[in-house]
Amino acid sequence: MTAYSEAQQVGQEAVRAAILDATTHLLVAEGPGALTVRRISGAVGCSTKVIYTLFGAKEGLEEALWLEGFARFERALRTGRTSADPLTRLHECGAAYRAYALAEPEYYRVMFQGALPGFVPDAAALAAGRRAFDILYADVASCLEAGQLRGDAQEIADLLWMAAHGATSLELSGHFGPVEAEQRFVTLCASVLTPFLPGPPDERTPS
Amino acid sequence: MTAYSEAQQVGQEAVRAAILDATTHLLVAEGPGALTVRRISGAVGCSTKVIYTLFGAKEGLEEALWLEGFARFERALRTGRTSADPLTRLHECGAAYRAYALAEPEYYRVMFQGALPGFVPDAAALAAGRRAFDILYADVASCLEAGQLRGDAQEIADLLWMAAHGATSLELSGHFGPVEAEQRFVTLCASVLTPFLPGPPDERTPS
DNA sequence: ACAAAGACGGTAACAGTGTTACCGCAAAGA
DNA sequence: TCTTTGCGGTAACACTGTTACCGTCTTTGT
Repeated sequence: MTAYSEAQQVGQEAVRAAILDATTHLLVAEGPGALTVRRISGAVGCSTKVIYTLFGAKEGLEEALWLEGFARFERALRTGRTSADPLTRLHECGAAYRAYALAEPEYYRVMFQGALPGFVPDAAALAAGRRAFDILYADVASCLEAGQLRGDAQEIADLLWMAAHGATSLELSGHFGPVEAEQRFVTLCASVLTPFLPGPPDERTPS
Repeated sequence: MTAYSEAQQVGQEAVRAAILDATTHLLVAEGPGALTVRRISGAVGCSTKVIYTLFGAKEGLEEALWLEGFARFERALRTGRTSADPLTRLHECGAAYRAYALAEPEYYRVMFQGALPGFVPDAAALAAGRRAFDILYADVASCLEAGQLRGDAQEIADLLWMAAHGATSLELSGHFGPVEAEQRFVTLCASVLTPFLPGPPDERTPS
């Protein structure tokens, strides 16, 4: 590995990042329809060939964009929770979920609504994406340890994800206005958690 | 209106139906990516021009397909509920929702996940589509009248839709296996309804 | 009854898409 | 120094949605 070759390699990684950045700008500015190889290569100032040497094909670029979305999503989730109390932390996590979807709706559509036509993530990408939900799972587990919830952490996390995704997805599709959507969102998340709250109510054992 | 012109008109409607049928077959057999004007016109045996005279443009055909999906969805919902008891009827409605999505996943993606690239339903189409949820709303209203639920019918129906869509959408995206998904689905729907059940529990007033 | 007019449909073209064969060129190895 | 290797730009391929052109057919005006 000569000095030149590794310099070239970091150069390639810089170009890769620039392409991903240009793709992001195009995505949020004009939507997935603007993501053509020619427009992206034009925006970054290179030929179309570069995209194929760096990403293999458009699908490779789409996968990179997909993973980039999950990275942003994970950052948003992680920084969106500030409280020390596990249960409020979990609620903050839900709020951060919706907040991210509203902040970067195009990315949300890419990740969860198949906005990139023809792109289906392979098993590895799917697993990498789902890793963002480790945060949610950990927050649920914290509530269980603290005794603020009772039940199976995986089940609770799954149900919260389903609820949050359903509410958010329909809101992004234009079926609900902002205030209505937010109210429904918190109601839904609360309803999901209620059966798992400990306390006086008779011993319901969900699932 | 001469005899010929109306004969021609019914003929055009027949061709329109044939095109929609061929489009449906292509959709369920090969997915939205196979829906090209040339393939559709080839499958029905006419020129591409016919599609443009009958549907205006590809968007018109996509809108027709979108509405066709909602018509099928509405039929599935209507025939999926058989019980006379309002609450079990409502649960059957939820089960029919998921059953339809699993039976015709491509249509579900077209309707709720924007599987047709670039197609966004206009206000009229959106309203026509949402009309399928009148069934859900009516079932909720029946439960309210029968005293089996308490609350706002619109809110309850919205929450059920969000929950069902979230669970179904993630299942179709491959994030959950069949048995897991079904169990989560019924748990989620039950959780949504629990706060609105009447009875001894202290007067929680959701929302 | 016969010509003028209008509508439908097939052919072939246009611009735009993802992708790649070809070629030039710069660097690495012998 | 000469060969080889690999990257990148150009131009082409097959495909997409869409439409101008033209022939054919029915309706209409006189």
